[in-house]
Amino acid sequence: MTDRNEDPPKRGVTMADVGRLAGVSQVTVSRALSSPSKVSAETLQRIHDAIARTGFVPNALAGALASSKSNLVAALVPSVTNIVYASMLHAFSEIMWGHGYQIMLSETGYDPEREEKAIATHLSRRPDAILLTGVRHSPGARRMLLNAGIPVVEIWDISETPIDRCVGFSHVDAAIAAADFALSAGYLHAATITAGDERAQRRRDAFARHFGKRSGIAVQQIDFDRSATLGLGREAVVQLLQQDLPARTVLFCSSDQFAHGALVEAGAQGLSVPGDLAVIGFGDQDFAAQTHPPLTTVRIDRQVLGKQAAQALLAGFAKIGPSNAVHDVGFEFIQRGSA
Amino acid sequence: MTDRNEDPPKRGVTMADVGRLAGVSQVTVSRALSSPSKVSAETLQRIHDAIARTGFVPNALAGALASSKSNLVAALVPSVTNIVYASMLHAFSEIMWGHGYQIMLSETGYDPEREEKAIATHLSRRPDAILLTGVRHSPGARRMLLNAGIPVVEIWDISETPIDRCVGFSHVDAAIAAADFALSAGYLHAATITAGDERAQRRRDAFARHFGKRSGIAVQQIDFDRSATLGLGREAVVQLLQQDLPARTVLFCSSDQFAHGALVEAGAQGLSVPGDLAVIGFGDQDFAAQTHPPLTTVRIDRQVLGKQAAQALLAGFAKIGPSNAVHDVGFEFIQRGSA
DNA sequence: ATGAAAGCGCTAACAC
DNA sequence: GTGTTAGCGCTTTCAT
Repeated sequence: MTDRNEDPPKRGVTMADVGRLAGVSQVTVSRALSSPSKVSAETLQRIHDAIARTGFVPNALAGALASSKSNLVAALVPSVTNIVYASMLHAFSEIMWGHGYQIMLSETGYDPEREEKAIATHLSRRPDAILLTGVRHSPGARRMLLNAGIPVVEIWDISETPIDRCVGFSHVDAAIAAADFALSAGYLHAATITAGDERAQRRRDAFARHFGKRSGIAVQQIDFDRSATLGLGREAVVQLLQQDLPARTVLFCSSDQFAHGALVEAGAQGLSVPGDLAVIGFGDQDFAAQTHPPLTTVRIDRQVLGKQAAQALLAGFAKIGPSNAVHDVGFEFIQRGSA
Repeated sequence: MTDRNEDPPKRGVTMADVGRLAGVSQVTVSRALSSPSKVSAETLQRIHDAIARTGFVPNALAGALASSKSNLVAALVPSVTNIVYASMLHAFSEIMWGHGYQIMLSETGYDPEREEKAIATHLSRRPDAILLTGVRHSPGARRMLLNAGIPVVEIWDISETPIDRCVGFSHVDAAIAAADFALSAGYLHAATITAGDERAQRRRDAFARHFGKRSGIAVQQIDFDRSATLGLGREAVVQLLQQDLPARTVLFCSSDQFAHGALVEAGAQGLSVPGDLAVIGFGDQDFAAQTHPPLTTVRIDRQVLGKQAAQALLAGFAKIGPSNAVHDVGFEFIQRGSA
């Protein structure tokens, strides 16, 4: 057994070390890095040499502590494995990175309690701003966010009472648009497949209410307490078939994943789509136009959403615009072949 | 134009403030939070009351600076919108979060230069460890990482010269396994579709070399400089058809995305799979078992990979095991219907 | 153009 | 069980 405690002290190179080597004081090194124009060309050169020789990496922790500016932005999303959030995040971080901000990420798994814990942990790192998914948060979370005094953007939904900024779309309107389409296309019966996600449930409720009210027929609901997967979509169709499937039924899925599964299972069972069963997805993912038949769905522009969320925070930094700005990015109903 | 400078000073509540309110010193507040057992139950109560009343959120920046422990882990992946990295990341962060670490994320877009910049920025935040995707890094990146003196894990590949720990699989072996299968299944011709990704190109080369050597027939290569998408997979098949497609051709795709597209386009063109064209994917994604025909592919267990990467870092913290540990998680060739 | 001093909010010794 | 004293490595402010 070798002695583990013989590691070099690993103090880390500081600005003072670099300054010593370059024959200047520590502050001059600081200036050379943050406002080089205030340092003579010659000193600048010596400092950069010293940095290269020592392999100095500035300590942003100390910098942030001293300046109350961390250049960090916290982002909380339900799940990174869900492409709709991942692609939004990608667009968001491209912009933020371009403005010198780094992203601290957490997954909340659609769980407000977990979100509250994540918010607390993130706020302790003093981010310059924070992005949240959804507009429903625990009272504790709301209070912390309000106290934090930094720009906050809530995305993927719209709110009448945003914490600060808000960029999203109306889930109720999106569901109503789908119901209106189904009604006008002449479907007589409807069913829903819904994931364990508050926004999906809100869409289901709006769809069922609207379709039910106008058709007079109750909408059959299949709910899962998990995230949407292709496999669960297949399973839902199996369940639907075990009961009896009236002619001219349309299936409103809370995600394209479910819809894809429904299509696959319909195919496997010899059902024709949309003849025997019509399917409406949600999200307009990559594959939606390539399924058989191509998927009728609701498109959300995640790129735009991510970019606008970044812009909202940037505006917050500049104290531009009201601190209760709600930006509705809308949605688009895409009719393809499945309904 | 209203005056923007009238904001409240927003100094933020400190431990000293909490202590004052609770009638104790600042250190006692610190102890109450980090080792409550060292504080009397009564004082603890008063401190927690004070925290609740002030809405105090500890400043982890200051804590990290003082203790040289940030509880932050940096993770650099090519892209978060690629499910294979996203799902690895999910497994990784579940474990790290469970051990009290937060994730700082960056996307490198398969670009070593961008990776080097991201590494520099991340290291300045003094993470306790760092995860990198791939084993090829710029010399500058390598040097910084070595100097940082923190556990590093390189994933998604294996290396003879890891920076520190390494968890992945052999891309060459995976490609050879695919080529061996193709050969023994009696395919006479082969083509490849490859994304703009160094590891994908290494697989292509290994496949082409191995298949070519044993069959004596050159492998036709279609390369893209972008990430794999379903659409590009379709496009590749169109290109293949414009030239002439010999009987008994197998298509080795660098990702399931390409393979899915190839399947869709083959269907659209009236080609039978695997009769007219056989297709092999890579990754075994969610949809791979559900395509028509189901996709023959190479499975990588991303959950295991992410978990093992986390374990490697945790072992690094504990100074357990050699600092040149390479962990091969392997792969599995899955024969389904497409080849 | 450069430096000296103070302090950001915490943890780490070391007292008592 | 609690307090005191020193920093951690920067940025800020004020001199020069």
